[in-house]
Amino acid sequence: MRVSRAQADANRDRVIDVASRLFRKHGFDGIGLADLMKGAGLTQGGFYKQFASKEDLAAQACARAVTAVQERWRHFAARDPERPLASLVRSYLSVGHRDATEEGCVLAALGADAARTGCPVRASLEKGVEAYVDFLESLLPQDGANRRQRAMALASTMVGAIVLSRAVNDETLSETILNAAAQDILEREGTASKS
Amino acid sequence: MRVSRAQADANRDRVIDVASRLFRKHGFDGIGLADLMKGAGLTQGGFYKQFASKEDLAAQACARAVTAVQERWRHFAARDPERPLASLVRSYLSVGHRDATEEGCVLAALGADAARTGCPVRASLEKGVEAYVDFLESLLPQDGANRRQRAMALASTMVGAIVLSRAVNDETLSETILNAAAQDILEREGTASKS
DNA sequence: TGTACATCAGTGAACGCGCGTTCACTGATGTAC
DNA sequence: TGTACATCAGTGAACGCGCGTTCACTGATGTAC
Repeated sequence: MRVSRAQADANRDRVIDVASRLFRKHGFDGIGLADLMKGAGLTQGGFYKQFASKEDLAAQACARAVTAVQERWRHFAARDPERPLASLVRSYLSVGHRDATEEGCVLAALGADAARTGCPVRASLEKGVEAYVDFLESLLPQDGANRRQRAMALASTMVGAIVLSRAVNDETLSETILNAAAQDILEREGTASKS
Repeated sequence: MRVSRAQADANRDRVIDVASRLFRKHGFDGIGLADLMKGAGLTQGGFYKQFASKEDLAAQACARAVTAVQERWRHFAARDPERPLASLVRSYLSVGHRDATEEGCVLAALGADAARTGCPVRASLEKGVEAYVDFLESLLPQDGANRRQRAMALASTMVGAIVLSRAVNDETLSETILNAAAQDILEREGTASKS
């Protein structure tokens, strides 16, 4: 049962979307092709008509997650146009983001996994790192030559805080980590508000 | 062929050591019981005489990695007794540590994996987070009530920088991230040296 | 201390299962005339 | 525009493989007398 070219493209697109969410949730090794295809309403057999391998899908899913997450950052930052960095930091370092691995930052969810995977996956995440650092840099007050250095440190802090907050059982500790990182950033950038 | 109680304990210990290294290198799902046991010079069949399940071993391996890595921090910090924090930061955020996932920080290597695993694993890592934050706090100059907040932000930055540096292909970018995080920390703590 | 026996750490093979991948087949789509 | 046929996205079943786990067996160790 052949399907129209447009339909096939749409199906492929849906598989990538589903994969970008399920890989973030379960890790590359934590979800199988059968479930990924089923999540897109298809059967396992057609997979290799659209992708060269599971790793090929992983790389495309990461690229997709990067662009999807970029929109999210802009949305986070746009909530408070007066202080976009503070807005982004508070949204990123929130319990909501911590618990929404599926739609959340792909660097925090799959960064460690990517270290153990092939080059194409890392190439996708590399673009994500650059995009995230670029975006953070654009939100930083123009106060010196080392804005980019500061943006990279900021990205590290935010990704690390989410990773740590997800790695512990204690809810209080988890939230303390998120708040500590957020306060530390905001106090330093001079945009902190009492909370 | 029964083995002496001391020998059995030593064997169990060796399995945990091997697992703490191989889990960090390959992730929980990336290495099987057969290889873990083989790495300790044993066969797969005896596994369940010593451990309740693979996850049980994972939790014990994480706990082991935490204590092993603690010693490493102290060693890093002790390299320059005058400025232990600077010493730790430079060693932690080094290419050597980035490339030695097997013996490196378990939080950076398995933090994201732990989010997808059972409670016992996270309980082990939780102790690691607390120990790391405690240690960082003890190295911070006594300059305020929010030393712990600062220590948590520091831990986040360091873990995040290692995760990001491992997630990209570009060697220059990878080192730039590590150096940016290190410089950012050291400049702020007022212990930076020209490099 | 020496002997008889129960214990149990470790072996090696097997279990069922789900994995990534392959393949013969289907039938609507796209193409050539 | 209408017809005939080649294409190929998707199906469903199968492939070999390695996984976590189980088990009958072994034989040196530990224990009881």
